[in-house]
Amino acid sequence: MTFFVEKPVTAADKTFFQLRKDIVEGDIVAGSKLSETELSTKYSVSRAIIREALNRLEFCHLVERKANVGARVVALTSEGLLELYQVRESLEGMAARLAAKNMSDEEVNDLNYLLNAHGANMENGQSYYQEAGDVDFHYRIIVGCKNKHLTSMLIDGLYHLVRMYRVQLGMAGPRVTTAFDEHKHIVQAIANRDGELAEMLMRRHIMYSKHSIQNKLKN
Amino acid sequence: MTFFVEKPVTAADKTFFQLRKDIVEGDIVAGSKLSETELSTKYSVSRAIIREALNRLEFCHLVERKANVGARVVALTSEGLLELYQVRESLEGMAARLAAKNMSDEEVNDLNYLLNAHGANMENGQSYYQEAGDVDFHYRIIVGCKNKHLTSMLIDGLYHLVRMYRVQLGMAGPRVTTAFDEHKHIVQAIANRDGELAEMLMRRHIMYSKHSIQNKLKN
DNA sequence: AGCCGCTATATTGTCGACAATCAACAAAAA
DNA sequence: TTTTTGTTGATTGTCGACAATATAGCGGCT
Repeated sequence: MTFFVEKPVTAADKTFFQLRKDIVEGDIVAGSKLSETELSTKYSVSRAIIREALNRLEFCHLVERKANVGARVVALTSEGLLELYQVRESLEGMAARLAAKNMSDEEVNDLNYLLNAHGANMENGQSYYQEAGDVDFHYRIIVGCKNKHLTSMLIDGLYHLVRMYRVQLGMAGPRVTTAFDEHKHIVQAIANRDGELAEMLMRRHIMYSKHSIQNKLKN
Repeated sequence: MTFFVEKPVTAADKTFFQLRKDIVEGDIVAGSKLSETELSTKYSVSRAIIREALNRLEFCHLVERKANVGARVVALTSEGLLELYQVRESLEGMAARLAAKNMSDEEVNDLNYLLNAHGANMENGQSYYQEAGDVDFHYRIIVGCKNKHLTSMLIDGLYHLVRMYRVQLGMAGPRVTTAFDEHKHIVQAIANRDGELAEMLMRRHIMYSKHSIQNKLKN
């Protein structure tokens, strides 16, 4: 497990990473059927490996399987997005609360440093750093919570689905400066070891971006 | 997916269910190594099926795997229990909030009826119904939230690990009457469609039982 | 014409054998 | 004695073939 950080060691790992990438980035279109034999020729591995990869992808909620029928890439719907953000709000909120309790002083300092770097980049108009910066910010807090289940669910499980929505529905958008301020307040709460506040701020932060995305979907 | 409700259709399903049962109930001791060949002879299926089952068990956090080394049943530790309940607090809290919004009036009525039945059983001194009753109570709220990710994570993922701790560390205990009152208040909040309150009460409810278990672990 | 059941085909599920990798032990050098 | 290195044995990873199952198309019946 911990698919995200560790390197692919086995062939199934590599195929899983490749497949996940291709799905998230839309190279394999959402909602399409995934034939095992087809994939095995395409990626030059045996069907057993493809099956292993499909299994893992299912637990990332990136594909759905049905016995004796096959696998499909998950469909991107507004309801699905809503449900996804509801879970994020809950889990990342708790992650922020725990991070306030469990992050080392050094980790908090690093987080502060990261935030300032983003601020400097923004003033130079390099707002395209925001996407990676946002990801990095959330990632550090998740890791900082020191809860295996939480990190596994968020990083191995939900994170890539979030990215899939972002990439394929094009959520680069504005909300850059406001999100930055929200990040700042969250870090401050964590630095003050105020878990309750950190959780509340993180939940509101995710709620806001949910609203932002929902507004875009209406267009 | 949705391992819990659907019936086992394939041989891998059956083996997975059997293995999960044997692990949760301690028939296979916690922390022990799981040899694929050994299991394949024990359960009279091919190694491929065992591997499939082990894959699923890994995503339930019931076993841990390492490439080229093998799988082990998870060890039951007090830290693990704490982390588990932290996630439960977060996810079931959100489930209660969403259930207050999304449950049908009929589902709420059923929940009320269930609760009254438990109360009647308790007055007759049949407190041993509490275990199943508690499970049932939480289960209905989880299903009532109508969020696929949430239900999948809780029911397919965490639920069985919770049960493993309960069974093997013997958490039958008291806390029956107080838990009943807490259940009552939660249902009331849901009936009033007060999601915020329902979430708060559910989180406190789970926090309390966490404390109760932690106290038992100290003895 | 519309519906039902059957066959044919393609896809998934399962298996046993082979290849790759690791852990343990033994042997040799420092 | 301690550390390092090579070998051995066992376990996991990978593969191709076979069996079981579902979908699609066709033909017959009402």
